[in-house]
Amino acid sequence: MARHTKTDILDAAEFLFSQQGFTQTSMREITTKAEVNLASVNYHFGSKKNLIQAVFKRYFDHLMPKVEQSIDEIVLKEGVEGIEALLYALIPPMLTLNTLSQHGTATFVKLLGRGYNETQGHLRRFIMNDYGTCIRSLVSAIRHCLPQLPEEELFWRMHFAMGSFVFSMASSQALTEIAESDFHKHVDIEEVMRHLVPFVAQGMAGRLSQPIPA
Amino acid sequence: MARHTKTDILDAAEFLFSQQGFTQTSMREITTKAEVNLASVNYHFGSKKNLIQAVFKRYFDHLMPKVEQSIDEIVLKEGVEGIEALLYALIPPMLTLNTLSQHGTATFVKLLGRGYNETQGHLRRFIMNDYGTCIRSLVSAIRHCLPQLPEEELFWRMHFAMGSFVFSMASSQALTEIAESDFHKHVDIEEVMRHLVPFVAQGMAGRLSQPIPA
DNA sequence: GTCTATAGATCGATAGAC
DNA sequence: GTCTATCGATCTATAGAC
Repeated sequence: MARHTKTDILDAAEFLFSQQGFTQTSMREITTKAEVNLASVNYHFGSKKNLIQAVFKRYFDHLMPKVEQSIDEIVLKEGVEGIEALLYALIPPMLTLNTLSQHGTATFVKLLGRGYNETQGHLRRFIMNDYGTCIRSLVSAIRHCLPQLPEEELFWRMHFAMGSFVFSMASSQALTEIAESDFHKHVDIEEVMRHLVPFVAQGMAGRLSQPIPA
Repeated sequence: MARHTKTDILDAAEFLFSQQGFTQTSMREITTKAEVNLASVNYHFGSKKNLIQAVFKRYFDHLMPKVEQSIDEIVLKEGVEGIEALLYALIPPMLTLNTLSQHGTATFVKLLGRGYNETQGHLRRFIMNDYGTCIRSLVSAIRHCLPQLPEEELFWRMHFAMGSFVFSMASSQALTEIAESDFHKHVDIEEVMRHLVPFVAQGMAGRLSQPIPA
């Protein structure tokens, strides 16, 4: 049954990739977990590289329209509150990724972090080529909230924000384990995002950097 | 000449590891770049895993005492300004890593990002085991600046801050290239850190997260 | 300490039968 | 579309001569 084989491979691959990284996950490991034959990966996807792209594509194709819709619907306000509201509006689209897999949202963010580190800029180009419209909508929405922020500062702060997110997810297994044992409560991806939003909003809307003090 | 061989291997390894990651860098690549024999890595370091540790150790052994000294010397103040001053005080220690290699500071931060992603928690344990005292000093300094911040919130925000830093460096090649072509000015690691400090300080000192708005 | 040569394992990819 | 069998490349690590 080809239909199941293909998605079974995708499911197994995204899990293993998010846990171990792309290089450290072999085709044999993927096909064993998916309970399909080794050769079927190359039959359905052509190569390991194409499989990695297909894993990302499944998530982005689901996520990006919903992000675009959320940006269109929100009433943008200036300042920290505006940024914070915008970021909060991105949480529901992110959470719909949980319909793709059991922990789809967390898996996706981990994959993002892996991708930025391991694919040598391929991921960045892939995103900008195939989903550039949505990214640009998001950037201009942020710019609308922070009209006084110089373009260069906006550039850096967006990447700092991105880093906060993907890093905390990439090491989220360890982090949530520590958090749960230290604070004795369950931690899920939605809670991480709620912690993250005020941090990022304050950071992005903060006053400009001063010359370094002596 | 064993002395040169060993450091030549470390120099070549740290560069290639920071650029490509650990898994994607082979011993052959390292020994070729270092212009030493393939077998010399195992003679001097025992294994690839030990080589990776040795690369990190050289940086941490240099950095940690200077960080500890900076924390001891600074007069801690409460609030955003206190956090910002503390973070600025960490920049000079970080910049002394440039004496270890040509772009030592940037290399180190990239290695950190790689390590957190690729070593499956080994790096975290290595840091806490060998340099736990310094890390705990830093944490309590931050806590002193933000006494009103709940322990759990502090936990999350420190990891968000860490993520901003290592992520922006991990993709720093691409970022600085974009930044230089878009803003027509040279970008160095010190400038990235100066952009980062206000972002992180504001994010860490910001007010607590509110229940998600409807 | 440095070298050559190679063991031993694992990888991605594919040919070809069914 | 699925399977077995295998190729050819690559890797880390090591044995042993010098």
